[in-house]
Amino acid sequence: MLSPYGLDIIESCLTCKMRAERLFCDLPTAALQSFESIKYATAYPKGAVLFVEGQAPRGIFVLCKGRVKLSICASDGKTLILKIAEPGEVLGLSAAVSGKAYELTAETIDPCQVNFVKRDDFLRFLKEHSDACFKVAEQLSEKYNVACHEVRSLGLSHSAAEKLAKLLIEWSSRNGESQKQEPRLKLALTHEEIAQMIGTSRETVTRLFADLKKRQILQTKGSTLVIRNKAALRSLATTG
Amino acid sequence: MLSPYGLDIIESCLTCKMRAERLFCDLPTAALQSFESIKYATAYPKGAVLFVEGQAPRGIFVLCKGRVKLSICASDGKTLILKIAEPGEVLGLSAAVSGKAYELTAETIDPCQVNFVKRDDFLRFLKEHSDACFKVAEQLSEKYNVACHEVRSLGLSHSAAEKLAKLLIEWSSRNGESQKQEPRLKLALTHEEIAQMIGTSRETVTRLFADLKKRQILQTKGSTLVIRNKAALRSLATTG
DNA sequence: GACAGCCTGTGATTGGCATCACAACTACTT
DNA sequence: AAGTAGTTGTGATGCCAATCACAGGCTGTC
Repeated sequence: MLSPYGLDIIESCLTCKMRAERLFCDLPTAALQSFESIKYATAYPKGAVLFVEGQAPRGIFVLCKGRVKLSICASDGKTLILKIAEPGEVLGLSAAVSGKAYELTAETIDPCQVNFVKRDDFLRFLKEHSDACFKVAEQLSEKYNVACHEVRSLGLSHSAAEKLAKLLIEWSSRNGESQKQEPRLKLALTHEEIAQMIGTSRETVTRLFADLKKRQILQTKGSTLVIRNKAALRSLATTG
Repeated sequence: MLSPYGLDIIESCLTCKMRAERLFCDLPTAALQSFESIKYATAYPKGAVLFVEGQAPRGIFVLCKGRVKLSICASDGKTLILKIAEPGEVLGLSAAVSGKAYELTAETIDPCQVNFVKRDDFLRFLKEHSDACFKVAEQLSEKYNVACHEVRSLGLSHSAAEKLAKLLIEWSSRNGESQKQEPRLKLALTHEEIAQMIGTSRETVTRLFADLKKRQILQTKGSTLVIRNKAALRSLATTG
């Protein structure tokens, strides 16, 4: 089955092949069947907004395919990206559980497939399936952890250089991480977006990259980035 | 019963009078009894450290009396206070659920009474009592919410003045909030600690206070703080 | 009352980075 | 091939706030 955006739709969680490797999805069959009956499988194009910070929680979104940008933004338009969510993550979870407004905005940056569940249905589901409830607690812990890291990065790292170095190291350890000498990673974000991830300005990011290249720490080949001197990068990440 | 630190110890959760008004504690009798059998009621003096960021999770701490400072700190000693926890809050929760290290440090700033539960016991307890598990999810959502606010404050508010104004408004709406014209609040923290809450330096906080006084927005009477012009403060909190 | 140890107030100096302002470089459209 | 929109590179300028340094308060203790 093909969605309007050219994605293969995963028809059912029961037959989903990725299930085992995903935090939330690996539930007992009974729970999965119950989940199946309340979920709405949906497809979104790139750039769709799942929910906006401040809105009352409508429900949760289980991300099956594609990436979603999670951000908060100020009244003057300045934006901060908290993280890029990957498949398996449940979005809007804490708002659905607590009943408070969504605390951030979720926008797709790829074509995405998503399972939506209405809040009431979801809460009922949780009451009936304690395994799922525990999974939810685990997911929330994970989210909390990420938020704490962000707080640390924003509050305790002084220089923008330090934050950028930290980000690059995190990316390189996540992506690939082949043991060869020179880790490389695809730069899937613009300087503007990177700036929003570390809470600085676009120009500063550009200048920092220029500086890192001049110092032979980094090198670019088109949109792939090669880390030539990981040790130096690492020391930037801790010293500032 | 008197603890070594002059606190009345609450003997049992079953007879605890504050139970109803506390997020986690208001559980069905069966769950409470089970909880009762695995908890250790403990008293701490002011300044005790419950856990340190980076430690492997030993268990959870339900705060019954007193306040606890939750902070993260950098290698150079710079510290950021995330929040001051009040009775009813469960500390170390997300680490216990996820199994990852504590992401912050918890230190008492009053004499405190705490119910400690070992991680294994707690996880078993959660599996058996789905009501409790749901409460845990609620608590985690709350924590996540607070962390998100902190991220917003650190990442999007630029001037230190804005952050301080936000903090003061939050305090005044929490404490008292009597409808009389001039809300007042006890300054229970030093300038240094306030600085650590908004991610700035001690001197800056002092200067900001001096400025707010000069502009007739604030006034101090000993250690109580009177907000003379809440509108002005509010506009500082949004404009910067 | 004198001393020590905290907290608070305030000046002087400095640097990092936001901001403004363009120029150059891609990439897609028609 | 030219035109438009989004991205990147770089200089000039100015300001906020960190940092250093030191001078008072305030509290408790001996």
